Amino acid sequence: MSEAPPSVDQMLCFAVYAAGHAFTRFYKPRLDALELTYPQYLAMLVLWESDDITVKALGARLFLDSGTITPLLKRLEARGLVLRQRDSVDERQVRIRLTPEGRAMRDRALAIPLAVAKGTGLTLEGGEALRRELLALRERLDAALD
Amino acid sequence: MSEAPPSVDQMLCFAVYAAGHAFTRFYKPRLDALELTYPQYLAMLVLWESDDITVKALGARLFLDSGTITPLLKRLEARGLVLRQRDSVDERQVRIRLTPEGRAMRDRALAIPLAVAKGTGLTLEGGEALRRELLALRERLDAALD
DNA sequence: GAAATTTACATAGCGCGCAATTAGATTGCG
DNA sequence: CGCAATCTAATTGCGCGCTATGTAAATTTC
Repeated sequence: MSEAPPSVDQMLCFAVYAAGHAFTRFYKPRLDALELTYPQYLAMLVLWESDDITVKALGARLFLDSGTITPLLKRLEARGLVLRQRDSVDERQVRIRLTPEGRAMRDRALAIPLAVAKGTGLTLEGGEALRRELLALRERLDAALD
Repeated sequence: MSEAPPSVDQMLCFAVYAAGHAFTRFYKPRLDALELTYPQYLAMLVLWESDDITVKALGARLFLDSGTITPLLKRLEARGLVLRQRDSVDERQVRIRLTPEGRAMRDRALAIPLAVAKGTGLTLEGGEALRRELLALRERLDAALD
């Protein structure tokens, strides 16, 4: 008779995993109005804050690599929301810039965070405390990678 | 001049999203030894706890639907870890049962949670508190789904 | 007890997310 | 200068995760 593994319900990693999916599901109807997926929305948020950045910088911000971001950006480009252009100084880099349409979407996206805040049922302080704990957790996990 | 959207770094949903990926990355080298992906590992955890359950019940446990789970279980079956068999009483249902190989993997998987607990750098109580907050958050998000 | 509805699972298509590989540009060093 | 080492992005392949659709079996309705 050996020790039993924990139940998934008792595991922190599963709570994070399931909460992440719940967030994506919750955002979906709101993002459908903008015809954006959740990862695309995150990329747009970064661009609204820091326009004209490289693929590398965007990936660092979202903790994603080019294998994930390049096709995502190509879809945003096909939608006419961003431009992808080689940097003329350093041709290895590709710079991402918002089109006027991409910039214009910012205002329509403003209502989303408010709706989401309601859905979480958290106070500002409660949400902030939870966010900070998750940030610290992510940093420790990344630091402990082998 | 209009209001600005929040930075991704300030958003709770992004903290959950990024922590989820960090967990997956952290698990990967440990799970490589078992040749399991992270979602496959979660499914095996449920089966080690509740063998001989339906696809529906497994999906409810992991908050995933048949479109996600069916191919995952087919891969586990191809690996010889589980059997998929129609229920003879209610032929709509497919019951999932561990093979001896699937059961035997349980002992090898026991070391993983311990390594992960170290990686999080959290105390038992701290991790438990965070898990509970995320559980409550997921429930509120699901409940607020339109 | 036949028709309508519901339930459980399978399938197909799309978009991530990651690892591994490739291609091209830049840097570094003799 | 020349050539290797390094860096950056793109590409490819696989496994989720979801939506929509299909199919067959069970249940409900009348």
